[in-house]
Amino acid sequence: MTSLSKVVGDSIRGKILAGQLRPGERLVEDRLSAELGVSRVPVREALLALSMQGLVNIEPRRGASVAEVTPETVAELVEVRALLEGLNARLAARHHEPNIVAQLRDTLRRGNEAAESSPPEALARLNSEFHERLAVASRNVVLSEVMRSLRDRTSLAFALNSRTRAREDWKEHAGILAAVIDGDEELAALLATRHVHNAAAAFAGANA
Amino acid sequence: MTSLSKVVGDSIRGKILAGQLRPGERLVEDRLSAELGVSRVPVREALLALSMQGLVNIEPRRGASVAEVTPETVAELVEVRALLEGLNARLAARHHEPNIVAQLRDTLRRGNEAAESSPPEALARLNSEFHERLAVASRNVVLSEVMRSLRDRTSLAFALNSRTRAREDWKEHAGILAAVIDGDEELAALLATRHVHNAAAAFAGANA
DNA sequence: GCAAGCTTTATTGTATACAGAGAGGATGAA
DNA sequence: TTCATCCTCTCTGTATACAATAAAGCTTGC
Repeated sequence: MTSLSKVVGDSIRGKILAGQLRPGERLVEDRLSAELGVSRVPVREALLALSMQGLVNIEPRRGASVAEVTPETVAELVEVRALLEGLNARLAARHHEPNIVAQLRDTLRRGNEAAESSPPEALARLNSEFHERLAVASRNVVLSEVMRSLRDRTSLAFALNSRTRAREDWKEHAGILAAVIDGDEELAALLATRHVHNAAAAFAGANA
Repeated sequence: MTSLSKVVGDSIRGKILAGQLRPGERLVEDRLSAELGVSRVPVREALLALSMQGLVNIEPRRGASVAEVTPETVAELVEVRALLEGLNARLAARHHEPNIVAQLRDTLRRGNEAAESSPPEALARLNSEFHERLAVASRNVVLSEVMRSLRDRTSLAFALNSRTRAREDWKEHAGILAAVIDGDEELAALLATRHVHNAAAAFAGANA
């Protein structure tokens, strides 16, 4: 992907994930290119890339809109993500490289602090950072890429969490990391899988 | 994705998967657009989409080339695919819808015949059809899409199989389908996972 | 007052045009 | 010959222009 297209894509993705662009909202190429000060070409390429990731829907001759994630799709995403996060944690536990573990510890510490006081956006960013670093720890690039895409799509559906859920999140993160450090593959996998299900259940409960 | 871009993309994907375009081969936009009788725009969009699927690499200012799948990437792909095919077969066994099962039986029958006499391309097509229909049987669209992408990438690495392996393939397909029909989730998952590993091992063995 | 058909307008899909970066080759010196 | 430098030329990245479609609004007939 080229420079401008990448910048534009990141910008749009950011706005979508931040809730600044709502699901269902139309993404008109002219408007976006005017806002960003580029021509329509990079915008089109960015939208196409986002549609391949499932963040944007493109209907022929009707254009792009922010993807609407139905409850069925959420269930599907969660099922696949839970399995893959399990594998990922298992692999991370298998390797448990010291410097990656150190980075995870750092993220964990900041996450725990942020869970008490920081605004939801900062929490979301730290959450993303933890999962991203855990993905690196598995040393499986294919897995990491698939998971990142699925993570973006779920966070599109889940919006921002409550503070009580944030505390739970980081408790569970701590458990996963402890298992990874111990090299306990089974436990790491179990906790990571359960973590995904728990987050989904908490969201479903909060919106019941 | 738009009409022409889709056509162009399917055309290029077909040539890549058929081995007509070799890994590492450069994909020059001008040349492709001239060959296909379209402008560079649909070609660019098609290449971008293919790069998002991992079939094509795009380097900034250097353009696109058919992805080269390293042995490490193959191992990563196989690990993820094996797990997901397992989940998929498990879900298929859970539902075992009669008309999808009937379709799978049909594909299986034709696959068994083809394994004896048909050319490799026809075998590859039937193999793809079996896995595609099995994916439908899981009723998880997210899972199906991820798996299709991974399947394309592995077949890019594995090229075409020998006839003896083809017979094995279809024996294993039969086993998976039988477990699906029985509603035996555990067995279906086990066999599907093993099927992916077996195919990979057979290829690695043949190229040792 | 309402519906059907036409017209206009907004927006996508495709083509063409142009600028700039990188690769490869030619030229010259050691 | 071999290496460095410059030039050229190919190709990408971005912009602009044009064509075509679908939606919205308006007009007209009943």
